[in-house]
Order: sequence, then C-alpha cells, then structure tokens
Amino acid sequence: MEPNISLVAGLIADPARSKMLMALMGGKALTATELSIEAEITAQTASSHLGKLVDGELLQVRKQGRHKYFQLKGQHIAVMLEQLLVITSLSKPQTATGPSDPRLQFARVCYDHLAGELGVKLYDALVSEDMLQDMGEQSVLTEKGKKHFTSLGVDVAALEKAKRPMCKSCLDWSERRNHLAGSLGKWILDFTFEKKWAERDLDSRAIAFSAKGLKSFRETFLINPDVQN
Amino acid sequence: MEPNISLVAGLIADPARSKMLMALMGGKALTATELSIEAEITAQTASSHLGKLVDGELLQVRKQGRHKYFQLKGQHIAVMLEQLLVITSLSKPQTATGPSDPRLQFARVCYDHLAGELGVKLYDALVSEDMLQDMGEQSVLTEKGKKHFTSLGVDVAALEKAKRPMCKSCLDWSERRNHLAGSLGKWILDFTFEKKWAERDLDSRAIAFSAKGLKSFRETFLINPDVQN
DNA sequence: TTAATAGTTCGATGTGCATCGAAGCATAAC
DNA sequence: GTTATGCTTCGATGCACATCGAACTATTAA
Repeated sequence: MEPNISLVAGLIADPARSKMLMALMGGKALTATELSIEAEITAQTASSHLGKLVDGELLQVRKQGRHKYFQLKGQHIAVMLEQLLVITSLSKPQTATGPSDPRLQFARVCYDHLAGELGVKLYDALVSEDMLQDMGEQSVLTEKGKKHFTSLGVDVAALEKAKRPMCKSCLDWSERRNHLAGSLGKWILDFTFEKKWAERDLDSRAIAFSAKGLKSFRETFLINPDVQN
Repeated sequence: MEPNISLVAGLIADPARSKMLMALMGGKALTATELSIEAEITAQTASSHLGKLVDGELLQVRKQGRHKYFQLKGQHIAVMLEQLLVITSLSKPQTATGPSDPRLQFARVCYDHLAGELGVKLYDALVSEDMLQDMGEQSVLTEKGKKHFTSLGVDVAALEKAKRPMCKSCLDWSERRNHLAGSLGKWILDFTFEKKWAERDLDSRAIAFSAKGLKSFRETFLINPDVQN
C-alpha cells in the first residue's frame, strides 16, 4: 500500500500555509502571531492552519509561557520544500517581472546554511582554491581544505564520522547553481553569526551582512571581491 | 520574489492527480484512459486533470495517432515525488495495517532504477564486496567495481563524464535504506530487462522476476541468496 | 460509408474548506 | 485584584473546484 502523498501535498498547497512554511525555512522558530502576519491572515485562521501542519507532522511546536513557537519538524521537511522551490522556479516563466527582494537574492538562510549569490560564490571559491572537490550532489574536502577548516576551529574528524553528510551540495533556486549544505555548511553559517559578521533579518530569510563582516567573510573563505554589493 | 510552491503542491494535492503521478513513477508513458482507470475517475475528469498537470509542467505529453501518451517531465519531478513519499511514509503511523502488495515491497521501479527490498540488497552487496564506497547521499565506484561493471559492458568512463551522477543513493520509502540510483542504477535496470531476467508489471510499478532471472541477477551482482522469496 | 474508440468541451451539481467575527480560555503584566 | 496579550473554539459565509452526463471532434477499424 503506497503512502498517499496527496495529504502532505494538500498541506503545502494552501497559500497561507505555504507562506508560513517558507518563513520557517529561515530556521528560526516563530510564534503563531508572527506566522499569521507572515501569511497575512487573522490569528484564528492561522491557529487552524498551524494545527493542521502539526497534525501532519510538518511542524513541531514548543510551548513557552503564553507563546507557541513553531518550527519545521526536521531536515527532511526543509529538503523537500527546497526541492519544491527548485521545481517551481524551473517551471515558472523565469519569474518574468517583479524586482525580487535583492537582499534575498544576495544572501539568505536555507534552513541551516547559507544560500543565494554569496552562498554560490563561497562554493565556487572553495572549489577553485582546491579545498573542496566537486562531485556532483556531494563533495569532499581535500587535505588542504581540512587543514584550513581545522585552523578555524572545526573538528573535521567528528563531522566526517557523523551521520549527516559533511559537504552536501544543495541546488540554489535563485542562482540555479550549487551551494554548500551539510554539516560544514551549517558550521559556516553558525560561525558567521557567532563572529557577528552578519545577522538574521527579523522578518525574512534574508541575511544582513555588515560591510566589515562581509570583508572578513570574504577573507576567511578566500572569496574574490568581484561582487558588486 | 520567492516562487509560489503552493501552485505545484496544489497539483499534487488532489487524490486523483497524485494517483496518476504515482502510476507514472513507473517510468512508462501511459495514455489518458489508462491514467483515468488508475485514478478511478471518468475520462472527462481525467482530461481536465491531465491538462492541469501538463500546464503546470509536471507532465509532458506526446501525441500518437488518436492516443496521448503522458510521462513525468523529468528527473526533477521524479526526485521530488520520491521525497514526498519518504516524508509521507515517515509521518504515517507505520502504515499500520494493510498487507501492502508484496511484489511492490520486493522489487519495483523508481522512475528509472530498481527499488524495494532487492534494490537495497543490491546496494548492500556492492558495498560489502568493495565495489561501491558508501559516501552518504552519493557513492563512488572503487577500482574493483569499475572493473566488474566494465566486464559487464558498461562504459564507465562515459558515465563518469556525464552530467548526471553515476552512483547517487536514493532513500527507499519502504525499506528506509539506500538503494542505487543515478546512471549506473538506470543501467542495471535496463540490463535486467534486456537480459529478460524480469519484466515490468503491466499495471503497477512492480517488477516481476522469473526464478531463473532472479538467480542470474543475484549471481551477476554477487548478492547472497538470503532472501526468502 | 458506417461504426467504434480516444479524447475534449460545456454545463450543472455538490462539497470541502479557507476565512473571519464573536466569544472563550490561559498566561502575563500592572 | 484588573487589564492586556496570545491563542483557540464555534458558527456562518462564500468560493473554488472535482465530478459526471451529454454532446462534440478526431482518428482508426470494418
């Protein structure tokens, strides 16, 4: 008996719910009211939607005082949503008109790693510096790469042993090129926030780099500054 | 402007349409009437659904005489549907009751490669025979593996150069283990049909092995016959 | 030609469900 | 205590759309 995918698809199919899911792709847990604003609906309607999403195991919820914090239930969900984004952006007539938020284009969070123009640049830089070997959907760190990241404080051996792949490549829906996902991708994003080179935008998946932070980021990961911004 | 995934999701969300899509996961092109039977709806309704699926670029259609043959528009679509299957089977209460077609469980087509119990066994055998090195979501052929498949007639060098990854691992929704996808996975399935070890079931994704064919398959790919069937 | 099959278009029907107002409950602030 | 905020339940409304019968076009068979 094959599982019935129409149930899960139905959950994503509603515009309000899909807006909520997209907002949660930022990786941050959000409250019910925040999500209702994101989806441009009233709190009552949002409550109903969120109940269904939790029921369908797309979201998990954590109660904290009078707030309820929602987030994606796991990697699987994020991966599948990104897949849907890829398909949609491929089938769309090139998004045609619409200026498209340039900040999203430049750097955004893809669940727990960096995506967008800067994410792609990072990937390319690591490859051209011989730190990463491009192997299609998954890549491997070279000896040079291992040394570099070890010097930055990464426990490479631990990441290699872990179940989650270290250097998965993730297809970027805006750039249609690979960027770096996996546990190393997550580490880089965490590192970026920790060093205060950038911070999450409050109400979107965009990442706001400071001028200084962007410079440090480029230097650390050896990205040539041929970017206009 | 983020693409709106709710449109594509909405196409999959309808039970009749999702049944059609699942039927097309078998990789074979099917006519409109065949799909209407699969989905248990009238021809009129099916026509409307198929129009929407083609419009939404999930399917492509080829006219031949008075027939119309439909198939999935490409790898992307198949990959995303399989993703949805994984999520659904994970969230489901273990499918609980329901005997579940044992033939599907044992061996089935996953778009263009072999899945199910036998697919997983194949993957494990290749790994334990040191022909395939498991690297998470993608794997690589060892020297021994390259020799073995070359002796079977595979142009390994050509597959390695091709854009499509040769040895992608694909998560199996019924076994929840990896099986072999990618161009090598496709080659093995094609080879199996070519040698007449098995044939596609007429009206499902199941693969019917002959007793002799199964024996040859096991010998060729060095699978220990510890399978009950 | 006539008859059969494959697929489509149109119109009518019915239903599932998103939406919000109003009221209710819980927690936090004052 | 009282008031404010976050979230939920209930009920009413309205719309989108899946469904099928009937009639129509196109291709193949006889």
